[in-house]
Amino acid sequence: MKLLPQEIAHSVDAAIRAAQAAGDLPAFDVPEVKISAPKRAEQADYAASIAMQLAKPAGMPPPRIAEIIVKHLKAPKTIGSVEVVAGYINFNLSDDWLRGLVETLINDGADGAVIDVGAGKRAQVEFVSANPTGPLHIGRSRGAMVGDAMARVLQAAGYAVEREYYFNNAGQQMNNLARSMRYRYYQALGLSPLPEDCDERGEPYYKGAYLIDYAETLKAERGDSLKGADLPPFKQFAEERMFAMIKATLNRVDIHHDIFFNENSLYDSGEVWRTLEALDARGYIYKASVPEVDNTKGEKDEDAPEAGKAEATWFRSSRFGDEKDRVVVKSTGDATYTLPDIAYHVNKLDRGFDVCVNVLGADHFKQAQVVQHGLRALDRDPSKVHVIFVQMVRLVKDGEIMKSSTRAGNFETLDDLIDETSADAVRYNLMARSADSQMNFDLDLAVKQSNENPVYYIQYAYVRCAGIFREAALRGVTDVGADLSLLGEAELRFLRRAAQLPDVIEASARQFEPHQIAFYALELANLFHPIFDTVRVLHSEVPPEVAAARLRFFRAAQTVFKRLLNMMGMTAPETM
RNA sequence: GCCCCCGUAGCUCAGUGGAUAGAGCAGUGGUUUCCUAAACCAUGUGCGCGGGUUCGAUUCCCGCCGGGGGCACCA
Repeated sequence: MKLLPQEIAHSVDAAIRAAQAAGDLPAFDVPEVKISAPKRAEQADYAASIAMQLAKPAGMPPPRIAEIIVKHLKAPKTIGSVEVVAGYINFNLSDDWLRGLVETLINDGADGAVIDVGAGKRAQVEFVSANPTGPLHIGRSRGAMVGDAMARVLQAAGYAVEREYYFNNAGQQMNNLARSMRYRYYQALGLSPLPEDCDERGEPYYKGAYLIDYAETLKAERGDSLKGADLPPFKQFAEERMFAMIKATLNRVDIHHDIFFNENSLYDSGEVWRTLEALDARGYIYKASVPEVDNTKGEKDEDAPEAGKAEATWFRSSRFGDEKDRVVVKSTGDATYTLPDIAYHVNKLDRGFDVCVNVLGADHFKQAQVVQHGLRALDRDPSKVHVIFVQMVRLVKDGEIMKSSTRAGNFETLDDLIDETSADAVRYNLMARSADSQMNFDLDLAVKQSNENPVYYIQYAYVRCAGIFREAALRGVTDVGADLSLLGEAELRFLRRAAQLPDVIEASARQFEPHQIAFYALELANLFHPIFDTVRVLHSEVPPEVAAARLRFFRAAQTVFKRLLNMMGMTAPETM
C-alpha cells in the first residue's frame, strides 16, 4: 500500500515551488512539508499547516498562501477534494479510491509486508535474553512482548527480520545455578549439601522449587553416580532444563527465536580477546588500579580501591563522553560483562544487519551506553543499533506493590500470568503501552477485567466478520463480483481510517514503537462495531447486490483485523 | 552530585509545534423479531508548578516539585 502523507507532501512541495516560479509567492527556502491526519476525523483525512509556517517568509497571511498553493496544486488521484480552512489545506480521500481500497486490503492479506520501506533490508531484534537461571518473570515478559511485536511490525514494513536471544552462560550466575542444582541433588540423595554450594545462611543461591523437581529427575536419570562430581554436569543439566522451560513458556505466547546466541561462543571463537586487542591497537586500553578518568562525584568512597590492589584493564570510554573509564578485564584476569557485550555487538553488526533493535530493561541504560562507545571505538556504526528501553513493570496485588526476585523464588512468572489471564491478554497488555512509560500491572484487575478487555473488543471485530461469512455460506450469499459503488457512508468512514494502515506501520517501525499498532487496532475496532450494528448484510430488506458489496467490505475489514492481531502476536478466533 | 524515563479524566494509559486534548475500565440511564449483547446509544468543568522560544506550546528549552531507574574489578 502507499504512504499517502508522503505523496501529498510531495505534491504540496511541488505546488509551492511552482507558485514561486510563477511569481505568486516570493522566493524563500521551502521547509519540509509535513502532512498529518487531524485529530478530528470530520475535519479532513489529511491536512497541511504549511501556510502558517510560510506566513513570515512569504510576508502574506496564511489563508492567502494556502489559496495560492492550492491554485498550483496537482493533487494525487487518491485525493477527492482539497479545501482551505482557516489557513489549513485540507485533503479528503476520494470516495472511489476508498471503495477500491476494499480490494487492495483483501489482496494484501493478513500476513507479509504492507509497505516497502524496509524492502531489501535486514533487521534483527534481540529480546528476552534472560539468563537461563529460572522461569521467565513478568519483568522480562514486557520486553518479550514488545520485542516480538517490534519484529512483526518490521516484517509488515518490509524488512527481513531475525529474532535473536542472547544469553550469558559464562558468568557467576550460571555457576550459582549449577551449585544450587548440586545442592538440591545432594538433598534428593538424602545427603548434606556441600559447603561451597551454600550461601551464607546455608541455603542454595537459587531457591526456586523447580530445582527440587529437577533434582528428582536428575536422581532418577543418574542415580547417585554424580556424587562427588564437579560442577559441569550440574551446570549442563540445569541449563538444558531451564531453556526447555523458557522455550515452552515463550511458545505459549507464540514467541519463537531464530537464533540463540550464547556468550561462551564468543570466548570459543576468540572474539572476546580479539575485541580487546582491537581496542588496545586503537589506544583505548590501559592498565591501572584506579581509572585515569573519573568525573563521578558522590558517595563512592566505600568502593574506593585499596592501596596496592592489583591492576585491572580499563577501556577509555571517557573519550566518548562517559563520565569515567570502565573496567573490561578484572585484576583477576577475567573479563567483565562489558567486553563480551561489545564483542557481541561487533559480531551482530558484522553480520550485515541494516538495523539491530535491542530490547532492554531500563536498568541496562548505562551498560548500553558503554557498548555504544565500544562500537564507536571500533569504527562500527552505533546508529544502526537502536535500543528500546522498557521501563519497569510493577506487579500490584491486593493494592500493594509486590517485590519480585528470582532468587527468592516468590516471583510471579510469565506462566502464572498466562494461567491467570490468557496468552492474548498478556500479549496485548504488555505491548500496548509505550515502553517509556512505567506500568503497574494489577493482577486482580487483569483477571477481573479479562472479559471486559480491549483484547476481546478487538478480537470480537474479527469474530463478527467471521460470523457473517458462516451465515452467508449457509444462505448461499457471496461477495463474488460485488459492485463496490453500492457501499455507503458508514463503510467509507471505516475505510478512511483503514487507509492509514501503512502510515501507522511506517511510524511504528521508524519510531520503534509497537504500541502504536495496539492503539490503532483499538480505534479501528471502535469504528467497526457501531457500523456492524447498522450495516446489515443478511437481512430481508437488503437487496442482493447491496448485500454482496457489504459482504466484500466486511471481508476487507476482517482481513485488516487479522493483520493487526497478527502484528500484536494475538490469535484471531473464529468464534468467541 | 550527575544521567535516563515518567507526571494528561476517579483508575490504567494514548496523543500532537497548530483547528473543540482522546481511548479503555469503573459509574449512571437506555437498546435485542434478522449476520453472536464480549455489542450499540447517551452521559466527561483533566495536560504537576514557574519561566523562556514561537504567529501558535499540553508538545521544544531552562528551573523547580513529585515517582521510578541508573552512575560496580555484578551479569
